Amino acid sequence: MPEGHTIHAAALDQMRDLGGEALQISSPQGRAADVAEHLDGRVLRRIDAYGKHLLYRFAPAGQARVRRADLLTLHIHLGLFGKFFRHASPAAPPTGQKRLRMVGERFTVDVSGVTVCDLLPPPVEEKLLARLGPDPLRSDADPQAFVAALARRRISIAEALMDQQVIAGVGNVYRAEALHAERLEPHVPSNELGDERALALWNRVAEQLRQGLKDRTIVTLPDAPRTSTARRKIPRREAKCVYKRDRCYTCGGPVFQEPLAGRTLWWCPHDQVR
DNA sequence: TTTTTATGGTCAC
DNA sequence: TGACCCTAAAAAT
Repeated sequence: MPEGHTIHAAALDQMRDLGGEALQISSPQGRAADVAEHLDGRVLRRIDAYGKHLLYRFAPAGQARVRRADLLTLHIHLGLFGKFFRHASPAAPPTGQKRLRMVGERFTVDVSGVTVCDLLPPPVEEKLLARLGPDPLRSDADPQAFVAALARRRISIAEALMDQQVIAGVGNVYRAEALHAERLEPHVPSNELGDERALALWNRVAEQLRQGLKDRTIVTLPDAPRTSTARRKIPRREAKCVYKRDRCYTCGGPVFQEPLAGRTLWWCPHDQVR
């Protein structure tokens, strides 16, 4: 169940658990057998996260100096159903449909339900990155690119937030929660928002994503406890202001829901006015 | 035990 | 706009 924070968390966690080691890689389910065969025994050098995409860089085993051309990149996109499972090594044989298993000395990571699990040749990677907007969780992200993208389009801000070419990493929860936190009416045309409010929206999304990365879950209540440990104890359903709620956490009024950009949008008509 | 649900995205029409 | 892909776990029976 991944938005950008989950993806960046996975990159950090898996780098800590598997990074620097030669990994035993297989496809228990068989659907990524070819990928596994190419990567088996290689050394995981780094994991890059861009929006909801993960790029794993693998070097040949036993090679001190690695040329760029010798690296292979594994591209994983969790989609809606994708999940990671972390076990201590040695792990029990996988159950269910596990697309990939990566075995390190200390930890084993299983991958299931993913939309993408492929080797990514450099030219294809270029194309992929070219159609991703700035990712607020990356230090090289350019907020002005987001502001400019909003000004260039004439779609609702709610649609714009879901467009990975406008901003990478936002999903259906953060869309609803960021708009609510900024008191923005979701149907406002993106090019009518103005630079100042656009930048404020960027900063809000960035702050919420960073907090989500820290907490490893989404908690957007304005009065939530400060420590991540305490925040993690809040039941998921109760940790948001409008997403999937009947009543708005802030004002108690009814939350509206409607399909927008193929997903259900939740918003509070009392708090979010034009 | 079964049905439903999900924080995503692509492709064809 | 709708069909479809992918899988586990929560919710309903």
